[in-house]
Amino acid sequence: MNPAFSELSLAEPLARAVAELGFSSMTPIQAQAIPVVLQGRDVMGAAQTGTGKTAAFSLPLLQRLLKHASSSTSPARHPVRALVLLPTRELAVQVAQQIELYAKYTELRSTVVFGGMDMKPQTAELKRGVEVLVATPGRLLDHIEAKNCVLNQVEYVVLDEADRMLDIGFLPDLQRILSYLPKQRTTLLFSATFSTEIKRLASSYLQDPVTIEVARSNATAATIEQRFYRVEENDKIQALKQVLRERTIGQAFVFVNSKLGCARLARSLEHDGLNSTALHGDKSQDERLKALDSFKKGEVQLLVCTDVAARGLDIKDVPAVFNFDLPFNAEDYVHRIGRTGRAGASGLSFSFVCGRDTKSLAELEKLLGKKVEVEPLELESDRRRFGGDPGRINDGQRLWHDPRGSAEARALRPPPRAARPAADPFFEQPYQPKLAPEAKPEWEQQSAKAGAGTRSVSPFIRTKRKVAALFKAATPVAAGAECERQPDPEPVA
DNA sequence: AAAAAAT
Repeated sequence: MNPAFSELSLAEPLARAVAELGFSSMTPIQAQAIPVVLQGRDVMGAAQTGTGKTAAFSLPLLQRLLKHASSSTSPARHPVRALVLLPTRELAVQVAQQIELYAKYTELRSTVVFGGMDMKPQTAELKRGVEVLVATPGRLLDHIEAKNCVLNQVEYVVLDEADRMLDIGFLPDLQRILSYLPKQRTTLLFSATFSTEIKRLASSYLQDPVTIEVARSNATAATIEQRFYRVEENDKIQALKQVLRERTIGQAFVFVNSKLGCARLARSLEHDGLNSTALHGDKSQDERLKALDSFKKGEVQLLVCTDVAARGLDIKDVPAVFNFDLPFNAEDYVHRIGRTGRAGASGLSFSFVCGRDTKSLAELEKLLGKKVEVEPLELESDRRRFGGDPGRINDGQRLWHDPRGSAEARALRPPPRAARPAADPFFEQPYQPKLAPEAKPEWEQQSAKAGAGTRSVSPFIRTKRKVAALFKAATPVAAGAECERQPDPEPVA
């Protein structure tokens, strides 16, 4: 049994908040990290998903801010003393909310800044003065450069999801932010996954760090049952619906690798009457927050999402995670399935493996350090075709449906393309064969010789286009004016 | 083969 929070001799306002939140005994990462952070040491902390890393750094951090008065000589009453950086906006919101709860009975102020929202309210909060600032990198840089906040008094920096913060996409922004901070400070890095390369890189940002590793890093929570199904790319939607029905899954995250795929899947599921919503980076921030909120409240059953939701999001009692696509990075798999099985609860994960996932699967096996058993998944439509029992009823729902749809639906469907009249005669024109290579005009052969990236367009057409562009910019086209159709550009070789 | 983070 781990020690209780009450043994920590936290300052009264913190202890009160902790008691009110019903925290009793610490998790392993909390038991190990909190005393070390209380000593003011740099920390690299690794622990499985859903084991309370946020509290593991927030509580001792707040305790230290309370115990050690600001060394500030600045006239500002509330200089930023602690900075917490996160890789997604939703995660920034979540961590800020948690910190606010812990700091509820203290005088310490905190706020969160992130992109996609109006700068003004954030600026007002910053100007009011905060000791703890939670942020995503891009927007924080905006605020720094607009002089909305001054970070030269920062005593503590936390990189949550540290391996992501240190990866190539974030590193330039991160380095710029760190360049605004005092060299003399405490740095805390936390994540469920640390590759050996990232560990090495990370240690260059730490001074005499204490490494805390609860279980092996990259380990998945033992309470999550992981299944892998061999599914054809085109059968994935059907497979998803089938598993949802057969296992009577309640809420679930459904991870898709691309934003477009995510939007499409969500639309398809909604069309089929499944209660789902999409969360990805092409949505407005309002929509993103709304989608997450409705999932949190349980109004939505399926959160169809990209890796924007892979890390850190703490939503209680989500029973299952689907990897509709197997992630490219094995680390992301660990984070994705970590959305379930949180705080010791049990969880289920289903991953669809198709032909092109061989490489991702091998990466995953390497990271998990074990062979992954991929089971075949018998689809109901096949069962029916091969003489199964198509008439079974489950919760009033048929277990299979005719892939061609109902008779009514078929009648409504447009006839095949060939039977339709041409929508636009232009597209029905006979195919024009391209010039044989030896017949190519001299200019084209030259531009091909000139090297890759040169578009095969004659100098004549190029000039003509420039003039046309200038002309278009200068003269509005009169209504009904006749325009000569410009030839299409040659396809790039 | 992607996503995320600034507009």
